Amino acid sequence: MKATSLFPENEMTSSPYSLFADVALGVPQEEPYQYGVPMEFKEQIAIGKRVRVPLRSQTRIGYVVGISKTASLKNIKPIAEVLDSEGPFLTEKFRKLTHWMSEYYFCSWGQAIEAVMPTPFKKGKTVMKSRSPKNTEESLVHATPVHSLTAQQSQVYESIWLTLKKHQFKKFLLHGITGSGKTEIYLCLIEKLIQEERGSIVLVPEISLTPQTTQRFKARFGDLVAVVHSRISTGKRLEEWHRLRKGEAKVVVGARSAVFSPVKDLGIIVIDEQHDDSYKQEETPRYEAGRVAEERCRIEGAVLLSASATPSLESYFEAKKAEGELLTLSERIEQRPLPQVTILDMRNERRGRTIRLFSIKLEDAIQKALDKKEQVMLLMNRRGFAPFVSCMTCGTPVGCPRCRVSMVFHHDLQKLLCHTCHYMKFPPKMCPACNKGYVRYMGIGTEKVESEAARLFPQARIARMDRDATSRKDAHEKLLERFRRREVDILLGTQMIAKGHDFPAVSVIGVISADTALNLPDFRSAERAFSLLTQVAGRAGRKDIPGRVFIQTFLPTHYAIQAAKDHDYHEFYAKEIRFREQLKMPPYQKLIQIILQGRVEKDVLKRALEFRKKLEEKSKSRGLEIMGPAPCLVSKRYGQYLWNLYLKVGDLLKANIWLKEELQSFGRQGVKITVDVNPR
DNA sequence: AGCACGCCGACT
DNA sequence: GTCGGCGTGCTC
Repeated sequence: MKATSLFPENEMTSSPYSLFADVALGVPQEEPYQYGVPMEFKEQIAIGKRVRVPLRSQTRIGYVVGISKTASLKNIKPIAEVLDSEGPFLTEKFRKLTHWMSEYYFCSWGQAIEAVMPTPFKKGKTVMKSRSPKNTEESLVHATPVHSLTAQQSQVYESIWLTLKKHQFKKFLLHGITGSGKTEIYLCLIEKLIQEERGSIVLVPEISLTPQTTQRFKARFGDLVAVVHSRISTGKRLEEWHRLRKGEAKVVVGARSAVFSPVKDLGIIVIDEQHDDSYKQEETPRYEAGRVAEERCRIEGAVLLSASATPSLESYFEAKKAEGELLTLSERIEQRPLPQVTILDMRNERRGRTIRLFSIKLEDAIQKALDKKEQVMLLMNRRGFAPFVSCMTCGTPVGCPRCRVSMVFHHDLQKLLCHTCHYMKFPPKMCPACNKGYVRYMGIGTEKVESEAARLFPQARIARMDRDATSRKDAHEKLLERFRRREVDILLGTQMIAKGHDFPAVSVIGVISADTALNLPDFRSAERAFSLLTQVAGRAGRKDIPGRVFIQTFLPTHYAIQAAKDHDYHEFYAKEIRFREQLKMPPYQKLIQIILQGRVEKDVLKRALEFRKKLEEKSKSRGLEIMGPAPCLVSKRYGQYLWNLYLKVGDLLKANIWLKEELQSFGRQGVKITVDVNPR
C-alpha cells in the first residue's frame, strides 16, 4: 500500500509529505536517498541528524545531509524515526570532511560517514547528553616542569607556534633524523594549546601504539589524554569519544582512524612517522589518514604537522615547493652519535653451495657484544621458517590452494601457512605434482634466524618478536619489557622491532637481509627499504655505548642501502626523485588503481581489457595514461583472481568525476571493480 | 554492502 | 516434483 499511488502522478503537491530529507546510507550507491518527512517529525528533522529509514525489507540508520520541499521521484517511503533529539550528530565540519572523502576516495557519502564514527552509533546508540563541562582545572597537570629544547628544536617549535596562534590552516613537514627529539616538540606544542583550551590529535603507526608511546603523553597531560587502540573495548572507546566531544579530554593519541576523533577546538594534528604504510586504509573507504588530516585541518583552521626521519617522496617534494613548509632537525639530542653502518656483501659469504645466514663479521660483532654484556637486535623482515617449499625432483613449489602465493613453513606449528588467507596444512611428504622426490625448505624467515642464532650463540638468551610469537594480547609489550630489563640478550624480529623505543644497551644491530624489501616488484620498494633501514639504524647509538649496524645484502651498491649507510636522506631523495620523474610516477603523477576481481580468471582479464578500451576512448582528450591490465601483486586471494589497471592522472578530483561515470555505465558481469586512489 | 529474486542441480 | 546453490541487480 503506497500512499503516493492514491494521487495522480503529476500532482506532487498532493503528496502526503511537504518535506523530504536527503539521507546518506552506508551502501555503495553514490547519491543519497530521499525519504518523506512525516508530520510528526517536522520539528525534529535537521541536517546532521541520524534517522531510521526503510530500505527494501529492512530498516537502516541513515544520515540527513539535506532537506528539500520537493521530491525527485515518486514511490517515496517515510522516515521511521528521528534519532539525536539532543541536536545534530554530525557537525557541519564532519559533513564537509566526509563529503570530500566520498569524492576523493570513491565511496558513497554514507560509507565515508560510517568510517568516521564508532560502531555503536551506526546501530542507533544515543549520544550522551552534553552536560556542562566538568571543571577541567582538577585534571590539568599543574606541576609542569620546564622542558628544555635545543636551539634547533626551539626554532621548529617557534615557527609552528607562530602559525598556531593565528588559528589558520597551514601544513608543515618536519624532517627530523632519528633521535632528534621530534616528540618533545609535539609535547610542547600540545601543552601550549592546552593552556588555550585547544585540542590536539597525535597519529602514530599501528605498531607504535604501545603503552611506551602513550605513556609519554599521559605522563605529561594526565587525564586530558584519550588513547584509542584497535584492541580497546567498545565501552571505553565510546567513553573516550564523549570525553573528547565534551572537551574533557584535549589530546588524542591513536592510529589511523583517530584522525576522526571529535576533538573540540582542534589546534593541531600531528602525524608521526608520516611515511608509514599503516596510514592507508586497505578497505573501503581506502583513505590516507595524512590526506584526510590535511583536509580536516583546512576545514577547521588547524595546523597539520607531519614528521618523519624519512618523509615519503611525495610529501618531501610538495613541502620543498611550498614556502615555509619544510622544517628540519639535523642534530640528535644529547650529542648521541649516529651509529656506524657497515654493509656486508653476502656474495662473499658463500660456503660451498650454501649461503651463511650470519656473515663472519656479523657473527663476530654479536659475539663481542654478548661478551661485553651488551644487547643485540636482529631484523628479518619475513615471518616463519622457510618462505618457499618446493619439490626436490620437479621443483614445483607448494602454493596456497586459494591464493597465488607460496606457502610458508612454520616450525612452531610444523605446518605450512598461507600469509595471505591463513590457510594451513601439513607439508606434503611426497610432491603433489610428480608424486616422487621429497620437499625441501628454502629461503629465510624469523624462525630460521632464531634457530641459527641459538646454534651460534648457545649461551645467549634469545627472543623472537613477530606476529606469530606475539599475537596474544600484551605478549608484544611484555617481550619489549623483558628486553629492556635485559632479561633477553638478542631480540630478533620483523619491522616490529624497528618501532620499539630506545634500548640503551643495544650496541649491535644486524639486518639479516636487506633484500627482502628491495626485491618486491613495486615502485616504492627502494623507498620502503631505505626507510626501514634508516629506522633500525636509528635504534643504535645511544649515550655512552656507540652502536654499530650491519646490513647484509646481495645488492651492496644499491642506492637505498648506500644512502642508509650514510644516514643521508637527501642522497636517497635525489636519486629516487629522478626515477619517479622518468617513470612519471608519484609525486609527478597521481595514481588510481582499478582492481578487477572474480572467480574466473579469463573473465576478469576480459573485463579488464574491455574497461581499458572504454577508458582509452576518452584518455587522449583527458590527458591521462593507462597501464595494464596486469595481475595484482597477489594475483589470487581467497579464491578470487585479481587484475588491475593503473591510471596516471594530473588532477585526481577531475579524474574521479568522469571515472565514476565510466564505472556506472559498465556492467558487473561477474567481475567486481574497486577503485583505490593513491594506492600503497 | 545486504538482500531478494530467479534460474539450474540433487533430494524426500 | 521441491529445496537450495549462488549469480544478478536494486535499494528512496
